[in-house]
Amino acid sequence: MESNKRVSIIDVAKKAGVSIATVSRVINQNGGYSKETEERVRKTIEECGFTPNVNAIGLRTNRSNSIGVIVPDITNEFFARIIRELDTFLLSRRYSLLVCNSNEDYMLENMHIKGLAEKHVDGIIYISGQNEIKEISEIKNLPIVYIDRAPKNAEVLILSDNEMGGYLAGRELIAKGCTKILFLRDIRYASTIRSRKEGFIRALGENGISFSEELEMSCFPEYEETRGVMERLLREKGCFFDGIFTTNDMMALACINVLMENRIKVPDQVRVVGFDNISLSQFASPQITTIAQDTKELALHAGETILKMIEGKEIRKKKTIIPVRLIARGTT
Amino acid sequence: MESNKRVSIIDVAKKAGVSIATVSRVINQNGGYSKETEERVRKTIEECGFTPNVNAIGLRTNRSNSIGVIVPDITNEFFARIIRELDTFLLSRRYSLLVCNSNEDYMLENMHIKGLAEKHVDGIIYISGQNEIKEISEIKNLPIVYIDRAPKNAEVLILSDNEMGGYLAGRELIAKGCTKILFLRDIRYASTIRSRKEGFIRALGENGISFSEELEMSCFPEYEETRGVMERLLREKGCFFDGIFTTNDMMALACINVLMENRIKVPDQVRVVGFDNISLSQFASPQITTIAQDTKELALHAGETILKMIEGKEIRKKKTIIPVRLIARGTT
DNA sequence: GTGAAAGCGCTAACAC
DNA sequence: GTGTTAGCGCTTTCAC
Repeated sequence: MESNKRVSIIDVAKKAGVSIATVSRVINQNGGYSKETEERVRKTIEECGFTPNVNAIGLRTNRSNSIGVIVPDITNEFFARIIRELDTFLLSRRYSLLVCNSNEDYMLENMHIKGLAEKHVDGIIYISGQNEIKEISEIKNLPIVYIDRAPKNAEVLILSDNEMGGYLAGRELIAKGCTKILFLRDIRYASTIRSRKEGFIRALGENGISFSEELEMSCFPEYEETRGVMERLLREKGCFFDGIFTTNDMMALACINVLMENRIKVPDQVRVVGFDNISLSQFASPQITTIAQDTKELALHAGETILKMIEGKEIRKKKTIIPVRLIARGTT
Repeated sequence: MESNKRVSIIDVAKKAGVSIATVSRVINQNGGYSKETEERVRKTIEECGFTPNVNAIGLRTNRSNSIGVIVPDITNEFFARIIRELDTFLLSRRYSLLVCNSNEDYMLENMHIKGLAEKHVDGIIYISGQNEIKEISEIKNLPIVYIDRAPKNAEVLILSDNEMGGYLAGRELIAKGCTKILFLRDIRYASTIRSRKEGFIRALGENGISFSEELEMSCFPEYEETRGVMERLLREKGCFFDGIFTTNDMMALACINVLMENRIKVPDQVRVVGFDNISLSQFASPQITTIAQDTKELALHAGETILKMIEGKEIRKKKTIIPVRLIARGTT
């Protein structure tokens, strides 16, 4: 309220009649001061409205109390949810989030990484979604936690139980009477997608249903692309299946829309299960049965892990698997 | 690659055989050096992989080269898109984005604001979405740009041309033959919503159609809530209208789904226009006609404006209106 | 239990 | 056109 200059630790020290060292000790709770001194200093800090200058702290300690998070597309609800959870968790631990949207663009990503290095972030959370992700050599000894995908030599990885997701999807479809189930997957065929397929086939096997090549289709996992694939399939082969398991909800929605436009009833004639439980799956009509990834748990684990790494603690689990669950709705 | 210590400006100076001042001059392009010196210094910087320490710069210049952005819910695609644009724009200007998700929670928001102040952000972009937003007194002389909503005494505000949006929606519906158009609005009735209504009524007026009380409905602008309102309306009054203008796309989708479940054809019997052009509106079947807010332009203006304010330039326009446009699709 | 002082990496004023 | 140096606000070692 006084001048336009920030109040510094020196002002506090003067006003409290102690040295700046003592003020610093109190702030950092490093001990080595009397109860009375502490109280006086705290009161003064309060009165002055003192807030420490993070640049000075960062310069001195080489830490910034901020964490960079790299994400391919913040506009994708799945990623946005993770960021939201990270944000509130890290706020509670007095860290800030530097959000970097890579747009799946190599150049942008490099610039962001450089920016994060310059900003002296204490760690990086790397939410990939990409199939192949590159080694980050620009950043030397920085702790990095990967979510969902990771390069070969990654230290720490957190991901959903994709195998179980595939299994639950398969089991749900079978339980509802499906016997010829289409598996429509992301054409990029990342390890996460392979796991989903494995789980799916496990469910089939348990029920004596065999899986054949002609039941597997792939495409770029967007709405229009998926529509194209489904339309062609229906045109060329007709509706020879009674169930579909897609590797995301957008693909499921595209299938459902194409089916309905062709007067094929969902779920009466064909049942559909998606993946991710994005909000869209509730707003479709009928609502889409899907496998929910636990974004909150994913984010919390990532946050806790990166903080541990920053504090120099050893991480026991290199790879953490977060459970998924089936959300049965109108399409099965 | 050498030791684990960061290379500083001193290392560069030594290696290039100049003083640190000269290195600093080259980095900041402040002039006062020869072509040859510049070249030598640049080469050395490159070789060492030197990146300036932003904490030191911040401490010295009292700037952090980072901007805080407060957003009610990053999970909302409209906000996410703005953040994405801001992110790439600011990256190009060597600024980072500190993203704060307020979750529409007063406590969280306060903590975030305190955090931003401590982090010494150079400015704040405040994307509200809220009806009433509070004065930010915690932050003294910090430049703030508001998007969409702002408190009374706000300096700078950027928002969409909501009046035109309402007008375009009304005109589209009328052009397609509608004469009894329902106006279904967000119950919070913010100024942005009022503008949309004004534009809508202007379109009606131009075509000699009068607007009556019974054609205006309101509800909390979410999917389930809107469904409830539509279901009740249909049950109690039947389908007495031939068009609907909703103040967002989610509400439009809810209406369309309820109508179709009641065997009312869209767009044959009832035409619908939404607002925002979220991606969902393309994935619905039929695709939803809507008013697109130009998130890119919104973000760019906000970014440019905040940078100008940070540089101390005078802002001529206190309030910038960004054009909207009609996207005609399957529901009209 | 407390204080003095060095120094983190940089910018900018000043000197030449 | 270039170098020297003070000092930004803080932590931390070393005295006492």
